[in-house]
Amino acid sequence: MRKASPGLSEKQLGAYFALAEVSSLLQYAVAEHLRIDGDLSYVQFQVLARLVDAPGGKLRMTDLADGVVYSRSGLTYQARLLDQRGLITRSPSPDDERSVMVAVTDAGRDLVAQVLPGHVDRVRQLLFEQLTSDDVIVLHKVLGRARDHMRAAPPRSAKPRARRNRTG
Amino acid sequence: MRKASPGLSEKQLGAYFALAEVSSLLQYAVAEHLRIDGDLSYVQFQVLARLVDAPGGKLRMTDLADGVVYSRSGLTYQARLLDQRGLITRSPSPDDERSVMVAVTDAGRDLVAQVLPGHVDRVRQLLFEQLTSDDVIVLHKVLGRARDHMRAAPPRSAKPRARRNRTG
DNA sequence: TATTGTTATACTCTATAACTATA
DNA sequence: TATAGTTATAGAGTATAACAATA
Repeated sequence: MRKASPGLSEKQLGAYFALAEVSSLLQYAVAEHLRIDGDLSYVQFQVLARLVDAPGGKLRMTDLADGVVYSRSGLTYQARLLDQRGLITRSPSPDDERSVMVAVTDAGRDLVAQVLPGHVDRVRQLLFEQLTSDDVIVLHKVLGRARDHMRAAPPRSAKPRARRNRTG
Repeated sequence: MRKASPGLSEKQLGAYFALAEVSSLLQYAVAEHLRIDGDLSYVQFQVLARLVDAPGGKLRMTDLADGVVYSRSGLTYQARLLDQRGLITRSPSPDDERSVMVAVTDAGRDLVAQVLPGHVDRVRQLLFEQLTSDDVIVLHKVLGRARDHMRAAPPRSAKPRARRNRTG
């Protein structure tokens, strides 16, 4: 592992491991806070956050599934939980009657607003506290580029149906 | 979310979201490969990788739990699975008879060696393919600093017992 | 008393397949 | 036929609490 691998340089391996560990620690800390402070799982928070961010506070189920969870049924499960708590509503799309539009409710927005400061606080303490603003800019630039690249390739909610050749 | 938050700047939020999405996409892709190629979950691979990396190929259960999983019982569960497949062994520590030393077997090393090239390949394709070597160096430096900071704080396997003041 | 690890148990989450309905 | 979503179901994983054993 630590020795020079055939595919990745020492530097690359180090960067990869650092990324993996940082995101793991960060996600764990943040998830703990969300649970305590808002009784939300990380996935549920992501769903709400995406909706708050979306124009009109609305998104189709499939778009949500692509962004957050990796199966339609998984999102249906989470959406039911959020629906039962009154944090979102689900209604048939006027454009396409097959689609379901998910919308944040006021209660959902309130909960996000309630949870966000503490969330942001943890992130700042853990990740940004001793990063310079140059670090942040570079991080944003480099990871943003990686994200765009990675977004381009993968299907996801489509995969269970489109059944592509499995490598193994 | 996208508006200026009280705690994080626009740049910081962007960096945070990019980090979250990159690591999520990366982990998903890598986990899929590990499952197909070696019938290993991501956690199981991490356990094996840490052992391969450790001096003598051995670590205590608690040290493994701190590094990988977040509860002792969770690690016991994973360790049993790996043990049953002959990838690790568990034996009482000679130093402290309460402790259990976990050691990779040859089969475990072989499996890591078998899986690693494809793993590394995916990481390179998804993450490094269009990053410059300067990007990688900066990423390593910045994330490494963040990791060291985050490592300093958290308990984890200790938490369930040492029961510290909960923030919420 | 504190620490290490296991076990029993309950719960959350995710994915697969089968199904309905619309395009 | 293809797409959108739900449901039933089964499996993996995790955490909590209670436990035994050692320091």
